[in-house]
Amino acid sequence: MATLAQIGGGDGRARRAVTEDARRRQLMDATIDAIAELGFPSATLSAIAARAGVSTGLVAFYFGDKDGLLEATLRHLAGQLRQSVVFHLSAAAGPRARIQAVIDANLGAGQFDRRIATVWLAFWAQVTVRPRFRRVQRVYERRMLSNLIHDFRAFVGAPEAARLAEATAALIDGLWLRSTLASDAPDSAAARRTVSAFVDAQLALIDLALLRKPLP
Amino acid sequence: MATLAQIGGGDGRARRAVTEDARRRQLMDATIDAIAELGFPSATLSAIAARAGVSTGLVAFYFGDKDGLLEATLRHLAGQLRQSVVFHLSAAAGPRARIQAVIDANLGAGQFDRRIATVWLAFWAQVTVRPRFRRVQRVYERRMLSNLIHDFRAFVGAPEAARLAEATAALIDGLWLRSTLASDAPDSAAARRTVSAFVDAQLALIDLALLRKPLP
DNA sequence: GTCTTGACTGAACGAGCGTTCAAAATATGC
DNA sequence: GCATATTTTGAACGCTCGTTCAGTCAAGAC
Repeated sequence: MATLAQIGGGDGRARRAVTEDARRRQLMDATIDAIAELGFPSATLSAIAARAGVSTGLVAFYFGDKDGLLEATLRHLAGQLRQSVVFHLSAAAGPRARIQAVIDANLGAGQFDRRIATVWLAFWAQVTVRPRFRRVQRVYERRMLSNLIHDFRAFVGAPEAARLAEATAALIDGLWLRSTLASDAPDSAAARRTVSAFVDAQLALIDLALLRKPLP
Repeated sequence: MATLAQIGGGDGRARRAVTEDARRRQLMDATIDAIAELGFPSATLSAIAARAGVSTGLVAFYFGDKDGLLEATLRHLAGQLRQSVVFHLSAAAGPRARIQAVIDANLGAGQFDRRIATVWLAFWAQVTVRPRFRRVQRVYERRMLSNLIHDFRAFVGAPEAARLAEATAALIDGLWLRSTLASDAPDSAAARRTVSAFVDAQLALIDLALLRKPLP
């Protein structure tokens, strides 16, 4: 099984390749829709298949089983976030700008989309119980942290950088969580401003402490 | 098995009352165990009943149906948290101490217990999709915020107090979320220290700004 | 055209879900 | 110790789940 059909060089085919990726995307999109609308427990294969306009059997063809589809969907979401981080980082000059890039990527419009955010949360809730999901989560958690630690090191020593990075990461995740759960439309830009102000305030205090130390 | 009836007072009835509460608690505890161990979707009535050592039919007798049991369990958890907040606040003198009380209650050992934390997260994930849960969540969200806003008002003006309160609340929730999802044992005391340091830093900056304003 | 091959369907299947309720067990009143 | 009231059981029910797979369909190959 698995297929993945010839990106055919040489002779004939290449018949699909494009179509296969498209189908997989289509099924993962339908999964996201179903989870967002119905919640994780009610996102059944028939609900997903109906949203994708295909039969339930097709899931087995492309993903093996339901679990395979779920994991692929989670990895798809994680991949999109990762790309966003990379993109923002590539345009950042200097450590403060790199910190901002992490903030902007993780609190960007993409992550505040109701559909997407709901699904992330549904997956998070499964992490404790599903080793397959846990692995993805661990990568997410560590990447944000190590990015932040690295850039805070430009301003302070290692232990303080770690503490600042943890607080910043927590602030990002907390704002995201509260926005996602809130009833009123979440404000991506306001969230970014909040974290940005927090970082600036901390850096200002550090400057101050450095200037002060020689004095009384 | 079970029973342990009548602490019966004077005349007839009151035969249970105690026992009834005990049974309800027992079933809600079993629900928490089942969700923590198996995850929300797999926490079936038979899994719950088995953990409580009773038959599945009993749930209907005490809670009407599964949904009733779930909502009661969520409200039970919310009630415990509320009690903890009230307790910490009752011993707090002054606004800074009251802010600390909110921090300590929401990041206390009780909220870091793996069993409890996992279940909170499972419920949060259902909030988007279940109006019954949403109501409980809204109360939680607003109470923490209004407590914090009220106490920050002792230090700054209303708009700044709102901003500080939102950041503090997000930091609390974010630290809780990341600790709950992290693989290594979460550290309740360290989380409280982080938020406490954040609040102190913000208040220090405010003092500084007030002192500075007259100058250049 | 016919043949071949891969994509896709949809019904059948067994398992397990939540709910229901008649019957059983237990506790209380007299 | 019998009659009554309350609590608890557990099997039956209808339903829906995810998986499976024989079969249909359409698109190149020849």
